[in-house]
Amino acid sequence: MGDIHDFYKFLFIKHLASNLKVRIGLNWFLVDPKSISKSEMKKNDGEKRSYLNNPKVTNLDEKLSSELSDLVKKKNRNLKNFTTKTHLQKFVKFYNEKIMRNERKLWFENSINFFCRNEIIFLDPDNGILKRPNGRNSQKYVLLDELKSYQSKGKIIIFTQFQSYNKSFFPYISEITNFLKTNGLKVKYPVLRNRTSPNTFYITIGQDRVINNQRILSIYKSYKKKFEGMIELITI
DNA sequence: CGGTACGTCTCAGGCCACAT
DNA sequence: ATGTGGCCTGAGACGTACCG
Repeated sequence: MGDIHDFYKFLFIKHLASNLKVRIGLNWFLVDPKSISKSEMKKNDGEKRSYLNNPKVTNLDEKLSSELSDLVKKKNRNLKNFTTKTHLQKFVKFYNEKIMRNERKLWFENSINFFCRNEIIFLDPDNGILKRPNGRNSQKYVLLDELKSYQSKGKIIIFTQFQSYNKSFFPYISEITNFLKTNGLKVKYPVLRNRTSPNTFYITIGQDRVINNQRILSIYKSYKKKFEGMIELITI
């Protein structure tokens, strides 16, 4: 953890949380690499850290940068330690439970209880939404049923999606949002595009609360404005 | 796909020695 | 004093490899 995508993610959550004056729930879909495959263990995730030497990036948020810089040392990469000490505590409620292969349902139910007081939940599955259910490697995806379940509990859900490696972003994102809509999910916000490499997208599943929605929309717009060039809003 | 990292190339500017 | 050519330097353009 602590790579460029985490930086972007926290930047966004912090902006949203501080403008709304709420804490946002973060479910990071922690997976034990051992439980997937041997090749998974060798992948050495999260080593894209050279951004920490780039003042253009780090100047965007000094505090965040310096905290993430501490994680360059591997021995400091202790999740519980990080989440209890970080200044992000004020903005984020961290759900640090790992997904165990046979206990996904339980893990998910626990997350609902854990976030009972948080209206907004940010989901960070490695691979985005799983469009073909019952695939072998669902651990790294968010499942349609989970989104539905959060939505029915009145939550606003924001989840991450990586770019496609062979389609350009607009048709790709349209496809995904259509898929969500046809499955009864309310996609009524623009999709946030983070122009890192690879691009990541934040897709929001909303509710029908009009006043709240307008507020959030205007925060999205101010976010884009604040980080001009790095962030785009895609309206489908 | 859409970005980063990194090497190579080009060209303008600064500097200076030297000639006019 | 003023002009000329040589040389170094650094910013920016460009190409390639690489990555999730």
